[in-house]
Amino acid sequence: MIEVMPKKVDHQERRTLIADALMRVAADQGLEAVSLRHVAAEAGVSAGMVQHYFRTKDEMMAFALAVIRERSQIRVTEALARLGPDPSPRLLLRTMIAALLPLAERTRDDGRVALAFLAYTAVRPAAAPSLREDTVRLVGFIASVLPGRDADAAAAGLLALMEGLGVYLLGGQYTAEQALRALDAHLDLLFGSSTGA
Amino acid sequence: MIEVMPKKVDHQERRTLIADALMRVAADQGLEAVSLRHVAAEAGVSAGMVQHYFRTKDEMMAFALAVIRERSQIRVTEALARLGPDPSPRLLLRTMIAALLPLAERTRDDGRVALAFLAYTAVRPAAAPSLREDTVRLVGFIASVLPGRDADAAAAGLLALMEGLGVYLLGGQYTAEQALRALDAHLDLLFGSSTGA
DNA sequence: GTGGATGCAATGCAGTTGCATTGCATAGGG
DNA sequence: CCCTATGCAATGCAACTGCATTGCATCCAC
Repeated sequence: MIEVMPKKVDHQERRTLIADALMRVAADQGLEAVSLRHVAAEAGVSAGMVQHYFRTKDEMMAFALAVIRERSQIRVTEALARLGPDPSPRLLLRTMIAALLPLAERTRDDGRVALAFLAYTAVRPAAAPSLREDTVRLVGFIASVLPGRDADAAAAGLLALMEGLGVYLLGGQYTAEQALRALDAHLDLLFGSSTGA
Repeated sequence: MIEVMPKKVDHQERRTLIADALMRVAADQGLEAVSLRHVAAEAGVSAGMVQHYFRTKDEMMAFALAVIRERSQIRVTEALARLGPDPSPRLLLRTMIAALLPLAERTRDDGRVALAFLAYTAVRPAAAPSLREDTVRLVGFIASVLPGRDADAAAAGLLALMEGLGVYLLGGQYTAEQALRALDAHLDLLFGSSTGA
C-alpha cells in the first residue's frame, strides 16, 4: 500500500461501526438525538474515539448518509440478482421498488433514517447533490425499461410513487399490503395489463 | 362568553403567532433547531412568554403541527372553491394535489416543515394518529371520484405519488415542471385520456 | 380601594451539546 | 534502542437545552 501505516486497525471498518451506531440511534430516537456521546455509547466506545474517526459531527453525518445510499444500492442489486436472467420489465421494476420500500421490520429502521436525512437535507442542502444524483440515475433507468411514450414523466411518477409509499409506510398510514396493492395497480396502468404481482 | 376572563389578549392568536415563528425557524434550520429561546427570539417575544402559552415544548410542537394540517385543509378548500361548480373529477384532483404540493417558493417552507414533522412522527408516534386520519380521509375522497375498479388502490397510489413528488420537490430532485408533468402523466393513465393539464 | 387572577419578564439550574486539548500507550522504522 | 506517528481515553469548556420559580404589572370584580 501507499501509506506508511504504522497502524493496526482498519480505519474504514471503525467508521462503519460508528455509522451503524449512529443509524441505530437515529432509527429509534430521531436524527436530532444523534450526538457524539450518544453515538459513542451506542457503539460501545468512548466519545473520544468517535472524534478520532470523525473530526466533526457533520463529517460523521455525511459518512452515515453515504453508507445508507450504498446499502440501498446493494439491496437493489441483490434483489435483482435473485431474479433470473432477462426478467420482464414489469417484474424487474416491481422487484427493485419492493427492495427499496420499508416493508419488513428490519428495513423500516433504514427507512426511518433515510426519511430523517431527507428532511435534514431539505434544510441543509450540503449533501443534497448526491441524493439528486441517485434520483436522476434511477429515473433514467426506469425510463429505459418503461413502455409507451413520455417514459421520462412516467418514470418520475413511478419513483415518486415509491417514495410516497415509503413515507406512508413509515408513518403507519399504509400497511405493507396496501402499499403493494397500490404499486401493482400502478404497474397495471403502466403496462396496460391487469395481472396482479 | 363562558369563561371568567379578566384578561385582554387573544390566547389563540398569541399561540398562532408563536407557532408561526416556530415554523419559520423549522423551515430554514430544521426542526432540531427549534427551541424555546430560539422560537421566542424569532417571534420577537421573551422566552418566558412562550412558556406561558405552551407549558411544554411538546405542547408547542403539537400545536404547530395542528396549524400545518389546518392550513393544508384551507389551501385545498380555497383552490377547489376557485374552480367553478361541478369541475371534472380529473381537474378536481389535479387542482387539489397541486394545491398541496410545495410548488411555489412560499409553499416550500410549509412543505419543509411538514416533511420535518413526518420524520419526527415516524420516530415519535405520539402525533401520528392525526396524520393517519388525514390520509384515510384523503384516500377515501380520491377514491370516490376516481373511475375504474379498485379505486382504493388507485387512490392510495395517487396520494403516494403526491407525497413523493412533494418530497422530491423539496429535495430539489424534481423541478416544478417535472413534477407537474409526472402528475399529469399519471392522471392520463387513471382517466384513460392523453390530454395535458 | 383591595384582592385575586392573569400576562409576562427574568433568573436559576441541572443536564447536554460539539469540540479542543491533553495524556498516555503502543508499535514499527531508523 | 529510541522516537515519532498513531489509536484512543479523559477532561475541560463555553454554549445551549427544557423547565421551574419568582417577581412584578395590569385589570376586573367587588
